Amino acid sequence: MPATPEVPDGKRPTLAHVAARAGVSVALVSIVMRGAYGASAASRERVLKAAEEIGYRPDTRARVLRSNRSRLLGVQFGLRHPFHTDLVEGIYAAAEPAGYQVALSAVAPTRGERQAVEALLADRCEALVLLGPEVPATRLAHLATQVPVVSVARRLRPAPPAVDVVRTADDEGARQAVDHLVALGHRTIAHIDGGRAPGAADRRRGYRTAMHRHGLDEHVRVLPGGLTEDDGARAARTLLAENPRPSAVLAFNDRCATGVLDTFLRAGVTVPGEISVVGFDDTSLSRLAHIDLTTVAQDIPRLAELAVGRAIARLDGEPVPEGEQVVAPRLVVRGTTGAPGTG
Amino acid sequence: MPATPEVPDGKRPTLAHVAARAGVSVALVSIVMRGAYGASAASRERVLKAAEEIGYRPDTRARVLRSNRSRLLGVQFGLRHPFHTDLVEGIYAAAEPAGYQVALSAVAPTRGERQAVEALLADRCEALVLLGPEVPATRLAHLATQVPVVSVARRLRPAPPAVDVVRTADDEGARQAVDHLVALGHRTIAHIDGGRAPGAADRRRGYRTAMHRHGLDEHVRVLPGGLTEDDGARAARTLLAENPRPSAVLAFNDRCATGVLDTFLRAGVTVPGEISVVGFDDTSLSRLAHIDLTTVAQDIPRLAELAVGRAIARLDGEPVPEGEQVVAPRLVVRGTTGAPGTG
DNA sequence: GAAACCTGAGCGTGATATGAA
DNA sequence: GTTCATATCACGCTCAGGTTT
Repeated sequence: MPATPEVPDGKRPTLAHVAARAGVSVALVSIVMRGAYGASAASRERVLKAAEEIGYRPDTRARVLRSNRSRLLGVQFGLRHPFHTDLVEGIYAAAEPAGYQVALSAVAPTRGERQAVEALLADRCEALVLLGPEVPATRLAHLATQVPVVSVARRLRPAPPAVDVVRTADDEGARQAVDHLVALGHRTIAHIDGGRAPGAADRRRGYRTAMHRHGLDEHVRVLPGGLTEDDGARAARTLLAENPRPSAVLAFNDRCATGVLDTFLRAGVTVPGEISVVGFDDTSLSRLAHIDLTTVAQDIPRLAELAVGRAIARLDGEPVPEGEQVVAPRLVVRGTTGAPGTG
Repeated sequence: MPATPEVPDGKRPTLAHVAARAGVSVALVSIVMRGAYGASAASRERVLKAAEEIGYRPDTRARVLRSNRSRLLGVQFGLRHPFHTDLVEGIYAAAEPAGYQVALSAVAPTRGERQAVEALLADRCEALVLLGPEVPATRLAHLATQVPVVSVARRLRPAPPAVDVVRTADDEGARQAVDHLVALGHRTIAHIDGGRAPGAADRRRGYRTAMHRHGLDEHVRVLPGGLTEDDGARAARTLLAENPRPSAVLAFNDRCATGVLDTFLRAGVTVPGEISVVGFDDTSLSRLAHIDLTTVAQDIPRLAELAVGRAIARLDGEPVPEGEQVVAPRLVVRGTTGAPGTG
């Protein structure tokens, strides 16, 4: 029965346990664990060894309680949206090297945006990064009185003064898609829209403007859509029943476009032979070889980087330029677009 | 200049602020906030009003630090796997009513399983629920010495004593799929497998066994696959080049099956006319109207419920039966299977 | 004696002030 | 003076125990 101080049964090892084992003070262990200045190489080594042996792990919660900073970024996202999950990957990549932790809070059927955000705030997140939030702008403004808030991919007009917005130039993206299709020779280009989803209004407007600039006002056609595959499939069925059909379709996003594609293929309509399809987002979905979707790429890593950067700048009290940060989209031509009538 | 105690500039309101404002002690505010016994209706109301006015929000981290329980369940999942994200939804649904919070930690390109788990432990999670973990079993066993660990959808043989396993009877699922196809009249049934992915070995075995029982040993055909759409597409291209082709394919999972489907459709091969396709998981993907995939359903809500229940039982010190918890799969017949040779 | 309220200690850290080589 | 180590308090909260009606 050695007198070595042991960690009681099922409890978590603490600084005190490490200190007892290494025969030093708690404060010194704290210094070593933080990698702070003020410990000799010898005791540093001894402390680290003791910590290793008993499986010590710093308690972030106690840490946060003590220091005023939590260095925690709260991220709200939708589990079912590839665009969101791709963004989350980018946020991890941007935040962790900058010394910030990421707290994830998902929006799910049993869990609304309100609940998701409450959980993040209760967790002491220093800033909120909200992916495509759909709550009213006033709610965002209210949140922003408590903590820096970054809205990603959701434009706010008028923008509440304290809410940062990072988004893609959705109208410009729609324009690029239309330009591409027109250059291929298309004239009857339909748009399956996103209804009230974030970004939908701008994409609709960009589509209309571009069609107008090409003198194609009479061919403007906006079908009600949405952000899921089913929404795209529904709109595609509407188009299938028509004669003549438009020769090209711009879908609200990649999921929607996937639904369109699949419905066409199933009906024996060749893509891009009989009809061209363009998506939006360039999520991992569209990059898959077998989908090979021409799409308007949002620069997801860049959006994530800007969102994280903005949040951190606010926290560091750096002067932050007013206004939104708008990222340019870029058309990625893949296999679902081609000249019309080659089917 | 009223003497009402205010919250200093940008700081977060605490119990003390609420107490000062309501003119009561901190402890009483704590009682009210927890809804505990020991406060009159009158002061309860007064305290809640004060809290509301200054926007007080309990600090879970401080709360956790004080009470020994964190009531936090740590969940590791893959952002890109619909099966995982569906499970996460189920975990939220099971955990929150039971009074547990969920901490999410994603596996991403920049963030391995090790890192994901470290973050959860540092956050004082009381138990770990790992979705399809791919780390060595010894690592899981080691983790289980520190905290209850539940492995979902990953079988461990031999199971480390302290690791709970919740999984679907994968072999049985594969059997159901084969039985279904044989009943439809198929004999040449190929399996695109999942390589070393969790569950893959059992599905492979179930497929082989079922084929054998139907006297179809000579038609056993296992193609190397994987868990992504691209893996499925690759295997499908192999099949396309063959003559004759198998009349049915059992894919490792829904993502893989989607890749198979798409490749066939693109090549003008009708499903289920010329070839039938069966998936595995029954994620939201397969339920989409335009995919309409016949698949082996894993009972995702049930898996989530069992995983959460097992973790909580361990935490509450309830006696936990030894061994894995195996959930029965259920074949869901949709539109991608039919009698052979009707194309 | 119960109901309502308060005091005080402590959870595991980090930071400051202070002391010893 | 410099380097290393320690004692002590505070963070926001919960809880056991004490005091008052």
